[in-house]
Amino acid sequence: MKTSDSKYCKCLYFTANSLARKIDKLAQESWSKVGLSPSHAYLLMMVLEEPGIQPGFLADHLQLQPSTVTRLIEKLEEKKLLVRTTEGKMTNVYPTPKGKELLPKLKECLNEFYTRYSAILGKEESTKLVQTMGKVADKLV
Amino acid sequence: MKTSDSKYCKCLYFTANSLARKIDKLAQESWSKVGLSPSHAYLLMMVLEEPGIQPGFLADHLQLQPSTVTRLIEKLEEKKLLVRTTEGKMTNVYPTPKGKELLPKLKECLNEFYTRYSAILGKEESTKLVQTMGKVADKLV
DNA sequence: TTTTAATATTTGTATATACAATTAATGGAA
DNA sequence: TTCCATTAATTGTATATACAAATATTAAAA
Repeated sequence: MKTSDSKYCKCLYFTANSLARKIDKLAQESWSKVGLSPSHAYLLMMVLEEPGIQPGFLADHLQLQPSTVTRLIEKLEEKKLLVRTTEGKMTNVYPTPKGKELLPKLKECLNEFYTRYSAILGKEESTKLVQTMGKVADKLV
Repeated sequence: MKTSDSKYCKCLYFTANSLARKIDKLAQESWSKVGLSPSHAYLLMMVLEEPGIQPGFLADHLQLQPSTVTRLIEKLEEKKLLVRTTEGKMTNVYPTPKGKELLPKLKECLNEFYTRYSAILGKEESTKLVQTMGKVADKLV
């Protein structure tokens, strides 16, 4: 059934969640090649871009709770894709060699994801949508 | 941090999820009075509107997996807000008296939610947003 | 009529996420 | 210098959600 045929198609809660789940599914498919969920993949990409980055910074930029970030890191550590070092109250997160090797594939996934959704939605349309949603999210802090 | 200040503010996955989580939070607050999560509340409202409704229908309209709907119903059954009767392979879901009593409060919550988000986003703006997101979700089936 | 395919729902299991409490460390005030 | 408040991160626990498999029933085909 289409989202707009639902009883609750006019409700913001409903529509936003429905959309997010569909996008999530598309993203999951795009990143399945590297065996990571989109969130794990984005976190790993941030660490690859800024080795030594701190969990709090990751939480800010991924807009996730610190505890969630800890859990994501744990999993990526289990997979030997990154490591944590703790000095004082600070923690630094670094990619492992195995994690670094993954970078090209991660970029491919990101590209595929972008290609897929812009093929469906149109490039301009999707850029616009992202902007709109971003603005709205900002207001809702 | 604002969503649009994030490293990933231009990514559809990121923005859609960030937005959905913020809306979800607002919705949770709005429905906390009745002690239900938004999903549970919407399901209950559908049952109140169409007593005897079937899980498959609920899944379609809430755009959730059948298994998820089963779990939501289970919880509402525990809370004595609705009951299931099974005939053959079909299941019918009915509100209990306690569930029916809740209707006015549920409507209040829905109203509060609407009032709150349209106060922040503007009535027209939010209506437009819902439409846009609905259309996009339709394309992403 | 018997067998097979399709359908509706539920279970088992896994996951991402959050909140609240906890731990540990730092920096400022007494 | 010692104590307290703030900060960074983690842990315990709970939740909504999904997927895949199982169950049970109905409809269709042989």
